[in-house]
Amino acid sequence: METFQALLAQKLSAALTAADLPDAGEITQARDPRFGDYQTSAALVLAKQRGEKPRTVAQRIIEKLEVVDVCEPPQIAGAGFINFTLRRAALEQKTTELLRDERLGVATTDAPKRIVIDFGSPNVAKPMHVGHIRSTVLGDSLARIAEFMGHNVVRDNHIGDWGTQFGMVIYGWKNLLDRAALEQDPIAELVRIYKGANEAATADPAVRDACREELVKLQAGEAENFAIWQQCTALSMGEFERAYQLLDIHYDIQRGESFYNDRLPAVVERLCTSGLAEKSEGAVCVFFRDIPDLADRPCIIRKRDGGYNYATTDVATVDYRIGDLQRDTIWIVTGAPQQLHFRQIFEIARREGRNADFRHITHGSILGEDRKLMKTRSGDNVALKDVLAEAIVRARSLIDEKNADMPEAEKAEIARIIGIGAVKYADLSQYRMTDYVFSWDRMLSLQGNTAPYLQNAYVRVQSIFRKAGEQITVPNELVLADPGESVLAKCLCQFAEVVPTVLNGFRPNVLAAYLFELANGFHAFYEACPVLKSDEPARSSRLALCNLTARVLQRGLELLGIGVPEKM
RNA sequence: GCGCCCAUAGCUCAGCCGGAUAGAGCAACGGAUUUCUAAUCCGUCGGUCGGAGGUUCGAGUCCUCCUGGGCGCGCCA
Repeated sequence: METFQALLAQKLSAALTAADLPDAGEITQARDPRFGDYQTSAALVLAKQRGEKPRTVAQRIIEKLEVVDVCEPPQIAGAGFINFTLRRAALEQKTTELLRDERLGVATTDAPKRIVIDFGSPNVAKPMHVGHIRSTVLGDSLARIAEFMGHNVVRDNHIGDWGTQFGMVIYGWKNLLDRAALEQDPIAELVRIYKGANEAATADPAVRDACREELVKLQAGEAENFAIWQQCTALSMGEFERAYQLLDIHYDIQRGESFYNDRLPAVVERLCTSGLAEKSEGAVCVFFRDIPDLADRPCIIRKRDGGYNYATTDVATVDYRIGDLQRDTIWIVTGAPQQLHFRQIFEIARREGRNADFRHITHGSILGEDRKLMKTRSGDNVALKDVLAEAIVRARSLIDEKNADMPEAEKAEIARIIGIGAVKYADLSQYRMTDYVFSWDRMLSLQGNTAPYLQNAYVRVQSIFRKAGEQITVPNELVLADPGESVLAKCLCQFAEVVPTVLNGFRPNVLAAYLFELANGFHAFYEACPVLKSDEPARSSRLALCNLTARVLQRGLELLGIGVPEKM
């Protein structure tokens, strides 16, 4: 099935050829109803290229446009725009097709990629905090969308399970550990001993040396320290898993940093042999002297003390993803501060002749009401599990307020769907680079661009179907007589145009904005067009529109990783 | 010092390749409801798009400079 946009683009292209003009311009959705449904500025572009008058060029194009089966005669407007207004019959037909299409009109890509998406990446022995929401939720959504588009996707959790912090953790484990506390809340106890060791090391050089010694032993594979490390990792993974379950996040593989340990020496050796890396001040570095703004920013791949760092690991990770996983596309979803690092890593890969498509997908931060990085009053990171728990509690109290007689188990499940959905949507509905202010009241509001608002639109549809009973038949053809119907139908047809564009700039917020608009359109339709009380053929058509609306909302929210309740 | 990101309505934010008179939501104000769940809808008010130049038919969008914020820059990740 083709979208109107694609259809008109083909027809425009054909018209340009027929008019002996080069292919130019695109079809876009009209941004204002006065300009019809679709528009193109092709004539403006061509007029500029050829030094002709835009409206004259537009006239030449229009004469060759064969769109009578899709839209009303195209209009020239403004400086030389060509506007298209869909014919009702075409809209009715397309909407009917949509009704029978599992994919709601969304085409699969004709250039499937083998993608690995690296997102989330929590650290062992540290609690997950609000800061992990962005990468986790964004990466998950991009994975869902890429998969839906027909790409082959591997979701990889690049866990921070190796590094210098383990010197302190192990020192703390041996000297400060409270077993009872560890049983009670493992991560809290790990954090406590880490902090304790850190403070001690800062105050006492002997402790600092001891921590370093523990690290060296761990890295050398010494049995006791290795066992401690394994326990820490296992405890942390348990905690991560609980969060992922709540969030409905799934990984295909979880290759932590430690996975790459035994590959690191070979990486350095290879880079030295090929001449890409060289010794400098005792360390082994890769220089980028031919790139002006990287000229004085070498990438260290082996420290002076012979140890490896995260740059080494990341080079090995690229090797693994391209070599072992056979990926041609690598998406890394992390915060913006790591841009320089990944630029260097990708540049090294290019210099080694790797021709995968590397993307560092960055994002901004979550801020508190004070517009600074979100922290607790004591200045600590806000624990993710606390945020999720509070989201559910707050959603629950809304349900209690609005729907008190609902059974207990149902309330609990709906509270989870709404609470978690609200947190995710607050994140995804914003452009990923924007730092946004975390606000419970705003994200759980039933008004405005929020998950509950969208979920509520879905619930209203379901309510109609429950009331209607089971005698619902899918009509063979729709009748869209009321403006409320056609506006909604047009919006439904645009789902297939919007979804593919999300991956352009990795912007789930574009999908969120679309779903909001759809919910708006539905609510307007709902007000203006009675469904069950209307006569045929309107009744069937309206039921069909309701069905499509629910399916698009459900699918769209699912692509954002958000669920829908049947009641709320 | 160098580099990256950000600055749009009172508040929170959209605005992908430059396209028509810059859009939402919240807040404020005014309407609609004995409902297919008003957890909603309709309307009004509100902007020198941080500043100054430039590129062109056209700039919130691209270029240069400036201001103000965030972040990063050799042995943490």
